[in-house]
Amino acid sequence: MSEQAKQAEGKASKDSSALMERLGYLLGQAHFMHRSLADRALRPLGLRPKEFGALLILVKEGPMSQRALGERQRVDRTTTVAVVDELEGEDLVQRRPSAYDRRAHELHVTRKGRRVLTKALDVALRVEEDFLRPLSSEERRQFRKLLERLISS
Amino acid sequence: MSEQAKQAEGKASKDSSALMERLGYLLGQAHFMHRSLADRALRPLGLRPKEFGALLILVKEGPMSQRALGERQRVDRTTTVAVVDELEGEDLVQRRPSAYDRRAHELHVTRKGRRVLTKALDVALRVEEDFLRPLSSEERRQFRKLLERLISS
DNA sequence: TATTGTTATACTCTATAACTATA
DNA sequence: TATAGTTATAGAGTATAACAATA
Repeated sequence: MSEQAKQAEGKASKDSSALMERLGYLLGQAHFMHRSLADRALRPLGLRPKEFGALLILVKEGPMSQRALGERQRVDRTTTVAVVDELEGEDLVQRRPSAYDRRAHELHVTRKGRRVLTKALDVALRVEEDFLRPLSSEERRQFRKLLERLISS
Repeated sequence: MSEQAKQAEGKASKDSSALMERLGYLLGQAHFMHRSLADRALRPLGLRPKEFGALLILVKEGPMSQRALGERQRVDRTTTVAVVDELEGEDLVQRRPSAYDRRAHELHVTRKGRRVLTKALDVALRVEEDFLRPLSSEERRQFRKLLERLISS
């Protein structure tokens, strides 16, 4: 078992104060902890985080090309191929020929895809709540707002 | 160039609101952005983030075994071997036989290591400031405090 | 010429397994 | 038996390069 996995289960020793003062460490640990929870919670649904994100974007924003999806997720187009392969393999998404550009595929979420996303979204929201538990409601809102501003600027 | 690298340079399209509401995405992007800045800033000093962290811990907390260092950093002992190999190869850290346990090494930071750390710490602080620029001083303190509570609990 | 999607390949990071030498 | 460190190896994740079809 990895050291980080141990810590995610609360078996870790106390944090080093030297590192606790470094923003990179704080961000890295927070990201790792949340992703560990999310990975475990989404696995029963057969979704990895990137696949969950892709499904979410396609449902919320409608059909789009792989290129467009990749831009939304900020991943390379070769990564998008793998993500879409997975989703199509589980019949959550279909590649359809684009009417406007015969090079491109239009990605459509299947009915099964929508059902799975509904469950996954539910799971994801519980994970977020779980992760944010140490904070009050007001602090949670604040934390999200600060994060959004940091990554939007 | 990767999509995330583009966005780190401000060339990205607007964020997807569907993802901006997901905590995992916010944490992942924040972590990635900060690490990109830190990687680039520390590279001229020949340090990767993990090596910087190791040096920092050893200087602030004194000599310790590789096992102890690994626990502090929350990485596997095989990862620690690689980190220490790097640091020793650049003469920033020395492995010395432990007086108490002949299996173990005691890790000592060299004079050069201290000099490099001083510079690296300076660089790291500037990166943090740069990353946190969108927030006011009070908000920066708040953000750190919230992060610390999230990962300490 | 440039772009969409694809494949093959490579790179980074980190872990697991097996080992040596101690404890 | 268990632990510190090491090596060899493997896996996840994601990128680069080269290519076919199309713009």
